[in-house]
Amino acid sequence: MENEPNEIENASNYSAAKYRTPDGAPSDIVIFTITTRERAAGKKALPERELQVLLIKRKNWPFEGQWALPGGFCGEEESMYDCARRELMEETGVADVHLEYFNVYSEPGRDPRGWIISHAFFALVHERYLADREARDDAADVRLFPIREALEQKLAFDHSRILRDALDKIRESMMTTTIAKQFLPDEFTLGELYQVIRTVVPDFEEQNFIRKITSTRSRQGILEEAADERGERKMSNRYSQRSAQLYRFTDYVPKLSIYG
Amino acid sequence: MENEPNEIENASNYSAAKYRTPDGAPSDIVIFTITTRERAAGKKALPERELQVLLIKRKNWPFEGQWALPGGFCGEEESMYDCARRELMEETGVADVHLEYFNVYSEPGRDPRGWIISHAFFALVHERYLADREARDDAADVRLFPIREALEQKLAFDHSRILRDALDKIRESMMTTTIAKQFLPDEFTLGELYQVIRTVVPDFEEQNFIRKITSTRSRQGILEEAADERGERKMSNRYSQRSAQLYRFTDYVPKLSIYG
DNA sequence: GCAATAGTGTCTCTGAGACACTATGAG
DNA sequence: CTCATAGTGTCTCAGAGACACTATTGC
Repeated sequence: MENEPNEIENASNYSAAKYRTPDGAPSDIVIFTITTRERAAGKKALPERELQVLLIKRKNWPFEGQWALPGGFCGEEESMYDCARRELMEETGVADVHLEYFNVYSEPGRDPRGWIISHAFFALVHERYLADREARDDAADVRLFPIREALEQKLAFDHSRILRDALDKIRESMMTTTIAKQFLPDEFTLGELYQVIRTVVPDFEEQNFIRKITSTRSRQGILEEAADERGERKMSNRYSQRSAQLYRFTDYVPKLSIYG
Repeated sequence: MENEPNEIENASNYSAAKYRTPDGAPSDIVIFTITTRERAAGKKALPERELQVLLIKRKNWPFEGQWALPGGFCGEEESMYDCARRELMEETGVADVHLEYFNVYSEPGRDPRGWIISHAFFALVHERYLADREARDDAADVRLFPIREALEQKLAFDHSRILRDALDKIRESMMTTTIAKQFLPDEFTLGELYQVIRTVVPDFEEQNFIRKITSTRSRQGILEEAADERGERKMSNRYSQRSAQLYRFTDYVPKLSIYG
């Protein structure tokens, strides 16, 4: 119950303007992608992967010239999620990617322009969607930064804090949900999956990764072997001489518990 | 980067008032508690527990007379979290309880008073903190509802949706974090813990709960046996003739993973 | 004895964890 | 032959899952 306007009794005499109201409610979006780079032309080896984040160089006051997260003000006719999706479309030209709200930033003084409450989302975008953009745009104003570089910079507003929080969040999600699929083709080898997980969560080390993922009944549910129309198991030798089983994610959502 | 005010170049000519701005940014709080009721005076048995949520009957337009979540408008000089904490204090008189932000609600038209973006928190409050209040207040205006009853009602605004989301969220948190401790004394028996979990997540059934919690090395870390100054293990026979080992939560935060 | 909670005994089967070993096939 | 990836063999130990059984003690 919003209870400050206590004296108000009906619509006719209600006016929100009696109170100080926010000067804006933007959304800011931490756009993550994983870039891949072949290690040698024609060589069969897994590519090098790197987690990157998209930043924009500000043109205007405040923080003019500094790098910032993409975002923009929400309009009255849209929800915050719609706003984020619109901004994402404007910045990257992509729709239908994983876009998730994770926190609100409202510390007094966080924005010199006034009382501005920012709603932070993260987006997980496959690099194929960003390839066009890179060529199209002036690389001086919009570009991908390796996550380490982005963290070391002083970003505009409280965006360094937001980026840090977003990173913590996707690391947790990478281990507890199937968001890895956002960075993979529909069908992939277990080597690729392991590499994607490690790109986001470097601490994750599992010597017996293949053994566990293929043998554990409880974990098995999230993956299934890819097969062609005749039921033959599909293999790939793109990254190795010995061909590897291809897998795909199922729709199964595992339920985790600390109590067994 | 908030990029709509493109023409603006510095502080002196900047004015957020050029744009339509929100009419308010409140926080709404879903206050959960678990009530306990002894089954018979003097009888040694676990109490009956029930998950409850605190609602407030609205006095003013809009939704006058309907039940709603407690909450209130955020001021310019406070963060959204500060606002929620303040409102919680005003409604329940308690500080230092678990208070967690979980989502923003911004669908156009969600509030007849205008463009109002609500920030939803949930609070987990031990019933001992609410005991005074129940006696003090006019029970007609503020009261606890069993969760089932609250869900069946049509609440003000989109509060039914918010409540539903909050419930999903604490069910997930109950299984994946140690929030159960918010509803328990510092030292408790495993029977009590099991009962609290089941009160929030009725689907949780674990015949061998004690066996698993005491034997699994990986789960063991979250609990430790209570002991007195001399190192003797502390027991309780409050709920049974045979006395039971008391446990407490440790500070250990388990890391969950779907990949092993 | 009964009631209500708090455990333990005993079984089988599966998985975790370690680490060396084999498999593939182009260059 | 090598290299890089993709597995398998084999071992031990721990835990899961089931369910009957014992333990405690006021009434």
